[in-house]
Amino acid sequence: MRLTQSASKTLRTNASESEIASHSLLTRAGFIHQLGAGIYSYLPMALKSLKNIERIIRFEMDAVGAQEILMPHIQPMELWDSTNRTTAFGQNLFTLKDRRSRGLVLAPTHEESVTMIAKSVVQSYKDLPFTLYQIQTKFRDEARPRAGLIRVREFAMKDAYSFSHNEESSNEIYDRMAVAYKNIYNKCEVPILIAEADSGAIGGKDSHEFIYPTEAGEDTVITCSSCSYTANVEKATGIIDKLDDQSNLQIKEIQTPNVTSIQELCNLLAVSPKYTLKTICYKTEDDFVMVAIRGDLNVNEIKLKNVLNCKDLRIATAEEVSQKGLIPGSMSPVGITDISVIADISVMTSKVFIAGANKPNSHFKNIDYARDCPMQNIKEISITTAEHKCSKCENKLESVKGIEIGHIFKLGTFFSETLGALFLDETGQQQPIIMGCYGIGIGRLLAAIVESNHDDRGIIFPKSISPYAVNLISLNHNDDACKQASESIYENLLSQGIDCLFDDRPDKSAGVKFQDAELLGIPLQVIISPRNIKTNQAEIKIRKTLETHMTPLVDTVSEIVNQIN
RNA sequence: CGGGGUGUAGCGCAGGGGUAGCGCGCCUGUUUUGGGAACAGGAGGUCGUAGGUUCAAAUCCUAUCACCCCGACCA
Repeated sequence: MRLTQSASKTLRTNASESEIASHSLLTRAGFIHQLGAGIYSYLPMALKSLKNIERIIRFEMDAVGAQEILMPHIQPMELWDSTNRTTAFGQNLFTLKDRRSRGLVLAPTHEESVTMIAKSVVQSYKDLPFTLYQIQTKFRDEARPRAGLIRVREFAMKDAYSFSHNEESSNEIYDRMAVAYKNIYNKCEVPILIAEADSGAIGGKDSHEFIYPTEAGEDTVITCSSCSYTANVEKATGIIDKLDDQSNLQIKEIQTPNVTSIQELCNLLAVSPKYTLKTICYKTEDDFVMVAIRGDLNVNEIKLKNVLNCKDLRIATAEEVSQKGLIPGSMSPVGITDISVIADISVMTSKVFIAGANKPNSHFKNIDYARDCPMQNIKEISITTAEHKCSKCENKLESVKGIEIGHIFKLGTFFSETLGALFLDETGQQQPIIMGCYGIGIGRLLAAIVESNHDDRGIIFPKSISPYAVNLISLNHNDDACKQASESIYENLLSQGIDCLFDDRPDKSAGVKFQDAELLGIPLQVIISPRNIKTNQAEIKIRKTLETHMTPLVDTVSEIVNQIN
């Protein structure tokens, strides 16, 4: 492609709206164009890179025996009602109506439609297993799109779905997919953490997220400094050390006027929050629960939801708390017998906690949870932090931020049961198909690639992703010799089947051309200049290292061909 | 949905009741040509939108829309 014929244009300055590297570089380099919040056009360069990503993904999917299909964007709302996911997705679901007022959904994902395919194709265990995948646009009306391609409302995703007749088969496919995913990220030169993830409301057992670690990320991962344990903070577990003072002291009531928070309590008594118990009340769809946790920790509501096995969970209002005869600000499980109480394991780390006395303006000292609290329902429900230690090897945990660029999931039989995708097993029994699903956000992956492969001059594309194999630069296209030599190399490269971006702009100075080439990040540059023409030489530059070397003009094409292959 | 911010030329920004500005980019010409060239000339705007106040509104008031950031949310 000649730059003189290209629609691409680079920007000299950052767009004011870009906060993270991938957003500003992709914008400046002319890869993407924003139409609305979380809605982007992919310009020619971006599309070429995206196609490269897709090529890598298709290769790995095909290698594990998955077959490509394509399912519709637009789907009947009835289908989504039947799995109750109209409600589950809530406002994130884009909906529309057809001319007869029938409800339609812009699909945010494709479990329902792919299950309907399986239903129509599978009768017997002999028809299983198989895996289908597609690369298709998804629509999600995100509450807050952000950070360029990181969180958008319309995005391409590779989603694969496996169908098995037993657990072994399902697990085997899951493991093979995990390997395929690792291969994909390796080829894209994006480092990843593989984190255990919460399986969420829709059944299923194992789930793993592929997280690209970066400060710009919106997910938090807890990872062990010494063993391989890595998990999303939503799911991560940890153990917590006992505090030093384990003496057995008598309960004492102390006056704490106007104290209603842990912070105020600690200020008044000059103690660390570690030595306090925090008590929070929650409402579920049909229950009222008191939750106790050490004052320096916070409740992980996902863990709590799993423990309570409930759908809705929210913090109770002060009014609801008072109705139960409790005093907001001075609550504790001490002496409570008529309300469900769940405590985090951290309440066992001391025997001298300070906790609410269930009376206004007063607290207890020296609370030993095991001794003083009648309801001994103790679970691990805190948000795991770097304060915790690894539950596997007891070493230090670290907290890392990152972007989720892939997610694999053992779905189980929720969709097959709900939609009636059944088969007859070896004994003639009807069984629901066991499903798995496996997703990668394509645009988000491109953003992650740029995040992990750039310097202050611009993008540094991995060979496998670069929109072009080589960037040929005619430093002065008004110089006849330079023009002639570069044109001849360009034609030559094309005839060798090499995809080349040719900076043949006659009106740009050398500096502009160098800067643009570095911004675009094509891994290999060939620079033809009047200066080097005199000695019949071309210059080859590696974008990543900015190293250059000379090569005779006549050998340039063959050297490029060598370097690329 | 709560909090904060921004809308003025393609991009980045200034201006703050009385002729619409700057830098970069863009067009023409001349000179230049290895790290974002110089000179000369030029094009480009209903100041987000709608109402209102005023002799006069980009500027003041009201409403509204859009976008960005933080949070909430996010199988």
